[in-house]
Amino acid sequence: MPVNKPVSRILQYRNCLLKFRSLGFKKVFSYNLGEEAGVSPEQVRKDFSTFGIKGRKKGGYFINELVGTINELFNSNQSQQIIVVGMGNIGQALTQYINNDESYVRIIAAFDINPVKLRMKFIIPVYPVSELGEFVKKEKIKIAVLAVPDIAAQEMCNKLIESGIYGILNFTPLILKVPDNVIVSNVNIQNEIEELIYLVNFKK
Amino acid sequence: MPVNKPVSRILQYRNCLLKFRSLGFKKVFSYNLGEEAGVSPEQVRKDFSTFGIKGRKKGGYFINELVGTINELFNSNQSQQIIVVGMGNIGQALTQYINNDESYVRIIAAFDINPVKLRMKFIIPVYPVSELGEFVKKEKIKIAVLAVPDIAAQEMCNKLIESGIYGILNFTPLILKVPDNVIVSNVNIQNEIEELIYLVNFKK
DNA sequence: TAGATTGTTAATCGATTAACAATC
DNA sequence: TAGATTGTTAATCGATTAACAATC
Repeated sequence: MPVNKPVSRILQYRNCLLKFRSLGFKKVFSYNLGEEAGVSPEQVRKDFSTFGIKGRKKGGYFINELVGTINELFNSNQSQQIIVVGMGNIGQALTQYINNDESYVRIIAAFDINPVKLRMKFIIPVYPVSELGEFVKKEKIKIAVLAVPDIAAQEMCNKLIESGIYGILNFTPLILKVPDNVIVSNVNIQNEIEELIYLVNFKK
Repeated sequence: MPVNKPVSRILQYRNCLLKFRSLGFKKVFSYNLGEEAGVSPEQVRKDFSTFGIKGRKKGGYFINELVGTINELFNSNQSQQIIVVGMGNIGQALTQYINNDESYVRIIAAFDINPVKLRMKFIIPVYPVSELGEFVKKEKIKIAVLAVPDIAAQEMCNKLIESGIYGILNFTPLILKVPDNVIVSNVNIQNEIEELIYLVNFKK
């Protein structure tokens, strides 16, 4: 559920550019990127225009240059540190998943209310929720992954915001109530599957 | 990335209704649902209208009735069987996650090209990809979760479609090329996080 | 130069919101 | 009845697409 379409498409373009580069290409045209990203060439150019990205008339875009520009735009050169709250099934899986690949994003700590989790061994340290505020302030964390049980979602969300978090990747099925300056991105896999089932069975 | 907004909102409304019901409520008004789902009351009524769902003027909607209607609409009373392709980190995690809760959806089998995976013990049987077509036909599977390495994504996607799959929940970062009658829903957690980081750091 | 591609403005399309009649 | 809420039609808004001048 992309919060901002041009932003999410720019990230998609970067994925495509990396793929093109790995295939040995040096430059691309808007229709190459459009094809690969599943959008029209006009959309690609429009998005670039939105972000002030320039190509060369007739010459397309140099892949290296373009990737660099996007990385600068997203500050992707310096690694980004985030945390996860809730070390159940999803919390654990996401931590592995995100910290496993060669991305700029790192989950550097987890928080849980369950004392059992604190004693367990994970690939990142797990702290009690009571230490959340202090940690977020000290490490200047801005983004958190929320993977707690439904019943605790809104309460933990409030605690995150109190602690200084401004962006939440919400894996609970609830729509969180947050102030305007906080951004929430919802990932609801259950609903995605049910939607697919519906569309496949009942629509064209 | 919801493929169809009214559909995904209807599913969100159902989540909200279940929450209301668990709190002891018997009926709701469009503004209750809107508040809980994070949309306007007009949006709620419009969506209901799209799906032919009727309330009672001045009387709102009975929760039990409404949940029943939505379940019928989505065929959610009979359990839905799907498969997962790729039993790496995400594949395993998703399988646990989806099969763990009290949902209507079940992942009934996994497929992998890695012979090591075939010998491992999971909560569902794991078969070689060579048996995909036969299995899909025999069990009349329509939906698959794609969780293979990037490099294998498009190829495995093609194989799924050949085998008779019409809906794909795509966890790879690639945009898959599929015919018009196949529906793909993309879940790109990496991009979601980067988008959050961008929006938090650079926008309002 | 001719042809191809960019970047941007204008037109179109679709989705959301506002308005309001129906009615309980 | 008066007030509140639904259901739908019309108006608005925003996003996508089309068109095209600039230019390499």
